[in-house]
Amino acid sequence: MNLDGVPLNLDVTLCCGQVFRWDKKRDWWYGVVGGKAIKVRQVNAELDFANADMKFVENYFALDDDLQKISCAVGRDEHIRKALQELWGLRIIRQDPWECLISYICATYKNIPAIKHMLMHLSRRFGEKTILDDMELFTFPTPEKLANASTKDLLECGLGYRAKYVQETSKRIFESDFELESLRQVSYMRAKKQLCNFAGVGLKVADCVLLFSLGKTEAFPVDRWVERVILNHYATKLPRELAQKLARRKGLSNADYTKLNVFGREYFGEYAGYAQEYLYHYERVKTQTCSDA
DNA sequence: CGTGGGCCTGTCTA
DNA sequence: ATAGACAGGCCCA
Repeated sequence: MNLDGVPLNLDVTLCCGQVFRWDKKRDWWYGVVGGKAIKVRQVNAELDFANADMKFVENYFALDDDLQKISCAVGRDEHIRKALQELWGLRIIRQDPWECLISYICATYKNIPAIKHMLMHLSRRFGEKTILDDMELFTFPTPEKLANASTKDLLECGLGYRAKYVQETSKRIFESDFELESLRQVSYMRAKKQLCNFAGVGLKVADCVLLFSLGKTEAFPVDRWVERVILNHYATKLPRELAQKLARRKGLSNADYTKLNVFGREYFGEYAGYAQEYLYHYERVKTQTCSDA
């Protein structure tokens, strides 16, 4: 299909660290979405795909989000405008909440290549194999599969201390038949509190799940990188005491997390999540190369 | 309510 | 090459 003026940068979108189970082979991106393997490729204004219909692709890549409007809304200063310009076409895609939740529980205290490996191992062992072209792809394990997985199995997937969180959260979701999708109808704050009740889910993980899979574009996850961005470019907009304290310390307490989170949401507004993702990725590409194949 | 330390293990860096 | 630091944090004392 022709994008017809709708801005999209597929490569940046799929390798900026918001989603972990896409692989590029011969200029096609292969992934599993909605239980089936699909492939996507962008050639300038042309977006090609196979094994999926147009409506599905448009929704998954959030092509109905008006990037121009969002850019105007969050473009409050030189730095963010530079990031927007540099990474123009990056979109926040609409992931499956279940996969997103487990992914970010696993993502704590890991770098992106390691996260991809864990999720690949999990899918290989507990998902179902599907074939597309010459690619073997695996669906993401269901809550039932992970709820019944043994600790030993999960450890062999490299989860380490995250194994018990995945186990507990999967059990709760499976046994109570919890519908993560229902959190879409709930306010950002209430949904965040609900998510934080799951094992292995704190403020940061909850914000990621809300932003990347539950349509809360105002969510503003604060990780080490975003903390760095704020310190390097927005410190003057914070209370001086807070900025000094953050410069001294290594990690974020919940209270300080919330302060930075509120700053982001108030400063950038209802699309703070987009600002976060541009700033996050921009900070990374400035200091290293894209950590993707 | 705020703070500090521990944590599995794969990557990255020197 | 090999050790040591660090990683898209969370939990518990």
